[in-house]
Amino acid sequence: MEFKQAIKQKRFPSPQMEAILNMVYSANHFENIMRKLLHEFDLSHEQFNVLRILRGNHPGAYELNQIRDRMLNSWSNVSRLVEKLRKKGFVTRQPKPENRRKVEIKITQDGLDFLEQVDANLTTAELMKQTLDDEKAAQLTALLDELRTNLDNVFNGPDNLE
Amino acid sequence: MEFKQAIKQKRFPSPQMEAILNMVYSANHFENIMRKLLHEFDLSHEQFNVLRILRGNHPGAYELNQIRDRMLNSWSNVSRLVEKLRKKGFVTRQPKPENRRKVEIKITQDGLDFLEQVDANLTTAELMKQTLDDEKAAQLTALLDELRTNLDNVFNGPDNLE
DNA sequence: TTACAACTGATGTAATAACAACAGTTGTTT
DNA sequence: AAACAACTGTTGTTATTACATCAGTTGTAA
Repeated sequence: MEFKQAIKQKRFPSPQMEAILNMVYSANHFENIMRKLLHEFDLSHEQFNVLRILRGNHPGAYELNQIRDRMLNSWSNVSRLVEKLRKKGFVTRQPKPENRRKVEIKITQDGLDFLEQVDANLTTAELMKQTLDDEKAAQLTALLDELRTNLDNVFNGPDNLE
Repeated sequence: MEFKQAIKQKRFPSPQMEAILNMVYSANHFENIMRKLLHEFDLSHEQFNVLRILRGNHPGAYELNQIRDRMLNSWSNVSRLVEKLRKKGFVTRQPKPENRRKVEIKITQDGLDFLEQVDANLTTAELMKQTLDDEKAAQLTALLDELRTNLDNVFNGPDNLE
């Protein structure tokens, strides 16, 4: 369904506003789908994401900060999020001797097995490929990158890289 | 900054996955900007959104369900969200005599004045126009609509209109 | 060495969200 | 009319989030 119809609006102040609100709506839409799929595994979207981040670096470790940099959202609670994964046995936390401020986080074998099981059941990767053809997916990525860059320029000033 | 660089990934399983994760990331990015801007007005992103929805129908009213249909997210708590706006004096709630299940929500003059003040201070509408040219914004909208439709087809089946 | 700022992560808190269950009302079917 | 399902909104509960602050560690510079 068209975005306009989905939220029952006839027109928007500008095509830019429509695109941005559509983006927020669509992202929420996707997260809702994922939440339902992950529900049976007792995983939140972000927990799932963090596990994949750690798997991407396996058998290496990441510090909390490095995880935060790679997350899509919810940076504010990485500590507690990782702690939940640790309680489930999916990650380990080990203070680094050479810098006692830092903590090394690694995914465990249980975590890897669990992720594999989730992947096998969800088959999201294959399904996602059916959502857009490669060219359109690349277009979408490029448009989002441009949008985000310009948002930052407009709202934070071009020099603000936060 | 490119999405890849932003979350420090070299590659993704597919361009589709990259586009979708980029969408989630970008939507969160935008919401974080809005949250900061709205902070001084003690408004959440969704409260702001609901006020605009109601203004769009002023001087008419909406029932709770109608507001929910038009929201971008957080449908689960419309009752309490509207109650917060009522406590601030920005909306009124009136049970409908002809159907006592329903409640009419209207934006008040205070709500209108407040919204106007917020708009004047944020000037988001003008700034947003600088984020993409019209053609690209329309492209983005079309791609998101296609993505969302196909997501639904793939994950819920084509007949599921939820 | 001694300050002191910056870094890294943890924690307290208040607000918000998701989810499920509930109560009352209405419409429909027999 | 009576039974019952569907609708509409509310509320309870738990989990999660945002925000601010804190404690400990490290790096740096006087």
